[in-house]
Amino acid sequence: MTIRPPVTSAMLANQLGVSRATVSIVLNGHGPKRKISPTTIQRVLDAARDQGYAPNRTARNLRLQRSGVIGVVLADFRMDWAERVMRGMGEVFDPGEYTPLVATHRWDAVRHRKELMAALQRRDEAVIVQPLPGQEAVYQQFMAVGIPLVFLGDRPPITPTSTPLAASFAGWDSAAATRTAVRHLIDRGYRRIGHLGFHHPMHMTQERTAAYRRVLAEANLPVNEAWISLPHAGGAVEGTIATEIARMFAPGIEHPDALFVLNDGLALQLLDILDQRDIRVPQDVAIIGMGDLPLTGHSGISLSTVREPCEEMGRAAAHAALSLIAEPERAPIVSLIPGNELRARRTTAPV
Amino acid sequence: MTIRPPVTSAMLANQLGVSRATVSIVLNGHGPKRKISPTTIQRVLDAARDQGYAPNRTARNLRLQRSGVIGVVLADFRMDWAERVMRGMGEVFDPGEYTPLVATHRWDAVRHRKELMAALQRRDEAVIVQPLPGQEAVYQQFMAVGIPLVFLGDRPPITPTSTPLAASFAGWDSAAATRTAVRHLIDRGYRRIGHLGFHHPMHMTQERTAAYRRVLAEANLPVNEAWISLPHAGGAVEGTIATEIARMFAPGIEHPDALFVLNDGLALQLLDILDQRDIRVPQDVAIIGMGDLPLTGHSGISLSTVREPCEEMGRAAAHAALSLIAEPERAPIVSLIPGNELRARRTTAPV
DNA sequence: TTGAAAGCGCTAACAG
DNA sequence: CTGTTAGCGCTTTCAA
Repeated sequence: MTIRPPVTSAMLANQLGVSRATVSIVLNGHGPKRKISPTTIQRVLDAARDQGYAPNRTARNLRLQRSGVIGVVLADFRMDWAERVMRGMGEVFDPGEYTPLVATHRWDAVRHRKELMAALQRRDEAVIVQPLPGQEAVYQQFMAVGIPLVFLGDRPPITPTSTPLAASFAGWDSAAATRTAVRHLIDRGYRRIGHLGFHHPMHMTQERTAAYRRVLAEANLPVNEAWISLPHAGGAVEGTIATEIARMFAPGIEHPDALFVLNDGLALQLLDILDQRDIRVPQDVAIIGMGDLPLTGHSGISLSTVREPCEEMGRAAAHAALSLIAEPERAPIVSLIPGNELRARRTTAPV
Repeated sequence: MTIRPPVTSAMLANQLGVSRATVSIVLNGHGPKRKISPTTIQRVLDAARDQGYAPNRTARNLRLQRSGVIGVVLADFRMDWAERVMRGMGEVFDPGEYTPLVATHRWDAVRHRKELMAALQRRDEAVIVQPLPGQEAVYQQFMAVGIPLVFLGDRPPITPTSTPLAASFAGWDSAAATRTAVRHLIDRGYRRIGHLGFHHPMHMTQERTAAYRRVLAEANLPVNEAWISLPHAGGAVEGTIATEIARMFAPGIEHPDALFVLNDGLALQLLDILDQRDIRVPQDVAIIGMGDLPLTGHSGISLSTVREPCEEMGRAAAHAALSLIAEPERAPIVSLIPGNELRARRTTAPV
């Protein structure tokens, strides 16, 4: 199995006794337009097929000064989030001339930087990224050279000190969805509503926590700070949550009768921990998550949640990227996608 | 936000009044070796940094006649399988000079072909692919041009009619794992052991079903064909399984007291269907899956299964690709990775 | 209707 | 110690 050096268009041209230009024209389908004789066209096409000619994208891209690539840097492939988002993106990219190139940063700043730098060197024509906190410098670099950058899912917070990033965004309007979730708990008769989330300095994440507080305030329900837990992500998350739950449900103190959980992944971990401690759901505490991960609807789990419009987010991000490539002068495109489909399941059964 | 044409090494050279060669040498770290004066080196590096120079990979690859890319074509990003496999691959690729480029075929022949053709045009130096039945022609094309091809997870069946594909393989020795799973059922006291799988003409998939039959035969247990169901994948899987279950558990006939299920994904669907029909697990029928997907261990599900060594598979596939790139003349590398870690959970509690 | 030639950005051999 | 030069495979004028 020796590596056979790939056939080049020059080889085809030599064999056929035509020029490389002719071959190129024909293989790009410009034959008829450029009035190449039908016999020549046929001979070129036949030769290409017989020899298994595959055009060299690298050379082509260099010549055309375009890569035809859109970088997609996701956090990871966990919990079917990427699956759903990419299905949406695929719908937009598949028929077109741009190819998404997927990579993951795994919540690691170094990997994140590395993947974005790779996109820069590949001359990706746009980049869609699930952002990481504290990486504003890298994002600024993209802004500086004018490569369209689309934040997916979340976006860096708008702080007074930092220059706002004029980047585009495609994500779930999860503040609105939070209202749906928390109101559902209230409608079901829960009154002591706590919140489990993460300390994650990103705009949408913080919006969820803020929206939780607003809804409680509007309903004249107490916001008990002891019922709110926002541990740092990363590290031994499982252990951290267990500690927080132990604190909240310590004997002798009043514990929440419901918890609004930042996302389904966290909610699933929480359910396991509650199970271990024999805290019954929903009798002792009701749980609602966010996202509607595929398995949340499973009979053994039946987690109440609100559906995240992932496919739609993927489509929106893809469209934003294409629009910005077509019109580089455009203002950033911000798609706050609504999604309030409540999935009321067993974990929020009425008291 | 105008697209600023990226800085080239020629621009840097002009500004500094040195030649493009000097710039190239310095930026590739060959400065000291080639005895470029430290001042020149520093000036070049400073200029590159200040101007935000990012080397053009396209041009570099064209010149070096290597892409540095290994194509990875997976089926999809569902159920964390890709997450685990890619984590393993990352361990091998991250420190090296090759970059994995991930794409999905979504079990679609057209997309599958398209992604492999893209790899061919990109001049990927090796391709790792989760194979699809009936695509032998495409694989042969890779063999023909001598591009290392590594099948991941499963491999095309070795049929007498087809020329065997001399491709490499990295996958789970799931025939051995099947023994573990089925023996576990027997050990737990189950005797009427059925099997739910898929009709999927791939080698390892069929090996699992074959191993199931062998274990039963060795244990002198009956193999009741009515308890074996191998519906066609794709289409309305959920409905198909429901129908099969209705048949197996029709009143008045003897039904299996345990089911060996091809994989966890299928087993999870099955659990839902059994729940709907009020067939109790494990009292009415025990269930064991294959794979140990992350959520199978969740308290609400607690599916017995055997762990699939996905990370190890990813590592093995990556190593195979690298070895074959280094030594193209090598014989195909076949890694049948053992993995018999049983996860005995609630769905196979003793009768 | 086809061919000749230039050039995309980069690297490496060779010359000085 | 640095510069000159050729060329990777392809597309696209421009000329014939």
